[in-house]
Amino acid sequence: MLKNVQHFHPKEIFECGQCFRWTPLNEEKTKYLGVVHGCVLEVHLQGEDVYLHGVSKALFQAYFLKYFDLDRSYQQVKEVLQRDPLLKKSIAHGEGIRILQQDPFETLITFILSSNNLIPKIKEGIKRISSIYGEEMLFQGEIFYAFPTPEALAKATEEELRAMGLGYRAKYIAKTATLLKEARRFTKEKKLRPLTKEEEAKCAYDLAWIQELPEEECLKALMKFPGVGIKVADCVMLFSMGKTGAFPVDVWVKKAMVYFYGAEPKSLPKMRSFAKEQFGSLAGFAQQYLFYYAREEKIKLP
DNA sequence: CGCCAGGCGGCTA
DNA sequence: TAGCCGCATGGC
Repeated sequence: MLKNVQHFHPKEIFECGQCFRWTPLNEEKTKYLGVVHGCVLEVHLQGEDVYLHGVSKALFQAYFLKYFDLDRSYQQVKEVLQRDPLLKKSIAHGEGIRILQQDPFETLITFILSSNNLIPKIKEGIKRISSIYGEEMLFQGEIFYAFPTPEALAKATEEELRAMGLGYRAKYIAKTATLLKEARRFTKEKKLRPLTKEEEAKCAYDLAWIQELPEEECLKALMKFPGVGIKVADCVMLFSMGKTGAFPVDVWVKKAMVYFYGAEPKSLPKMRSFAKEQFGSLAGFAQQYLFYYAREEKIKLP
């Protein structure tokens, strides 16, 4: 149990577009079930307290503390962002939003799948991928499937993935999983023997290495994966690599930027650079508040 | 039927 | 570098 937790609402955390493996268990959406990090767990908000089921204290300390971003002062984040009067409404609407620190590989594959796709279909695709290539888990008598490792997913052919309804993204996912499998392999072997130039080049796809790069280089490195453009790279950086200055611009954020800031509707790159200038290292939080407001309120542009 | 969805890759000027 | 088009799929 986490006592007296502020800035934490399951509905807002899990419905603000950053994750796809949490499902509501009650009508009020205070209780969710999630598949994360090879675990199945429940999160339940009761009054001021948050209850986690299915996770030991040790695992909570070792992984979920960071996953739920519990070391961060959201009070402070909001105080700074609220200096922009145009953001106040969105922040008030999503008081309980937090940015999860998810697994980079899962986030990368998930957001490749997200391009020009629908949220229910993304969820279904991830579930299918996991049920074929992921490890089986038992939770309260029910079977769940963890998201696969790069090695497991690299076994999938483009045709197999296409047959799962992933569309033209199947090729990107198969290729990306293979790139990551090789990157991990050669990164390990590097400690044992000198690598050839070709092998060395493959290490540049290792996500653990990419994650440590400064934001601009990190973005460029991610965009080398097939099916990854600026939007997907921004999502991976923000939702799994702790790059809080990232500002993914999708259709909903675009609507919010036009609606609140009078942005030019067609220029996505300009919205992105404006927001990064305006919000700095807190741009990612601003993005989440704006996304959630726009989608919940179904903002329509004239 | 046409339109669209948390875009991207490829081509053109 | 900006602007356009095709792309798999399925719901409306």
